[in-house]
Amino acid sequence: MDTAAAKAQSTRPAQPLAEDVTRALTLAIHQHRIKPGMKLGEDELADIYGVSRTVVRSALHALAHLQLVDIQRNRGAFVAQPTLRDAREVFEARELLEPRIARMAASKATPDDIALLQQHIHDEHAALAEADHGRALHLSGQFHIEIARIADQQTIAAFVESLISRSSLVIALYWRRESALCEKHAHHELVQAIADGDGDKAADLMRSHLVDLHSALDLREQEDAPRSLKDALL
Amino acid sequence: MDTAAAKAQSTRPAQPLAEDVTRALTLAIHQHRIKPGMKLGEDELADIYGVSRTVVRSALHALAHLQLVDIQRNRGAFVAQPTLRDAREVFEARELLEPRIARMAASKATPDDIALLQQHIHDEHAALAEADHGRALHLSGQFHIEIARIADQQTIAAFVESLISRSSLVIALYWRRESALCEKHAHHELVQAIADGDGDKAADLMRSHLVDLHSALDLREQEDAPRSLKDALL
DNA sequence: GAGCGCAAAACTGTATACAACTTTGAAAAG
DNA sequence: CTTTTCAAAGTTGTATACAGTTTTGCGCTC
Repeated sequence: MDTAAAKAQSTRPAQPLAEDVTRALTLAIHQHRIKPGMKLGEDELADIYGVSRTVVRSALHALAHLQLVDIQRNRGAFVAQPTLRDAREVFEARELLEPRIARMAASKATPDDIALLQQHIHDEHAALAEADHGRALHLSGQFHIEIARIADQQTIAAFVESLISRSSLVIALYWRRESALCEKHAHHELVQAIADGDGDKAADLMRSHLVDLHSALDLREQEDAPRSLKDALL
Repeated sequence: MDTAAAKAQSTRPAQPLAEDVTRALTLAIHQHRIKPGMKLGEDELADIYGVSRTVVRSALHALAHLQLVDIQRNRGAFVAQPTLRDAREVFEARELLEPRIARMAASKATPDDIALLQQHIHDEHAALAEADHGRALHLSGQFHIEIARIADQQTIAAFVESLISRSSLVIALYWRRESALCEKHAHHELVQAIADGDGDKAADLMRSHLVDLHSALDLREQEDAPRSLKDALL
């Protein structure tokens, strides 16, 4: 039933391992199939994926380091709930890093890279057409990660990947329903600038794209998603 | 015999655990007590710290995520050996992030913060006076981390912390003996700018400090530390 | 004597077992 | 009826045991 479990049991006898669980959980979080605050019990996950708790623990710790889950000692693992402050910091950091990454990508992109980006956009539109918002959101993030890969700056790219993962949680918590989903043109224009090798334009487009995303969040104080029940009911 | 083992057995019966091993190993790497490329056997570390391999594995995976160690499947864990490219990227990223952090720190630092920074500088000089270069290097990194903490930007601060950790490995591999150790005035001037609330000056000083560090490395092609023996002997 | 191959040793990856802590529910005291 | 205490159940933290892979070293062949 589950993709990772099926893959582990069918196509590949038993070799790969724990990072499959990490990927499966990451994908589920990115696609909002499991929501912030949800408890991730070790036994439960071990049963679901058909592995031992050892493997699950390894995966959960990996996700904790990416700040996708929050592990509390002797309490367990929960899908992370970024605070308002976290949300602001994540987007501030993205606005600092990603325009520079876009500029670098514009100077290094090959025709194959451009084709890959366009394929991403196509897949994203297809997912939206099927109203599969979870998948569309995930692909949208992957688009940004792909640009970081093209920029060929592994170190900064790793940071960007971490930020985009957390952005998924931020969007799950603070997205304004009133605002439309990402305007579809933004990514397309960005690819065009990168294809043209216009670094300045790519950086500007990336910056404004992120500002648009940022402003589509509701980051006012006192949200409807209190950090803990204590905060809400005291 | 070992600090962590002694601590676990004496002051605290048995509670905290695994992240103590992580800290002990991190410190040892920062202080160049264990060098890039060194094998970190699980059984060996388990014996040294008096814990089980489970705990050691958890610590090694945590360090792997910080890119301080390199884990190869079925081969084991080794202290990471950043490539020339990694070294360049780490310092480029620091030159991007830290000046901004310094500017923020200048606008938020309290008198207590300033005192703490001055204490750090004092400890660093003391370590240098004792010719304890490992400890001096570690404290020098902690100084930068402390500034990130003062800037009160957790997200970027976490990135900076990761970069500084890796810088320690870069320095171990690529430091030019000819160049003097960090000029002692750099940190002091920086603290003064932060104390004065002069963000522009703090950012400039941080930038030039990092450029100095960067230029004290020997990042020419073909180093004396080949990535693998194959590369060296073929 | 040099080179190939196989087997044993060593180590890592995974699973299971046990211990410690947290939570929860009920029973007893006020 | 409310509150407190305590015990049992459930969950996580750690240790140990087993399986699979890599490495090493000896012996055999040429």
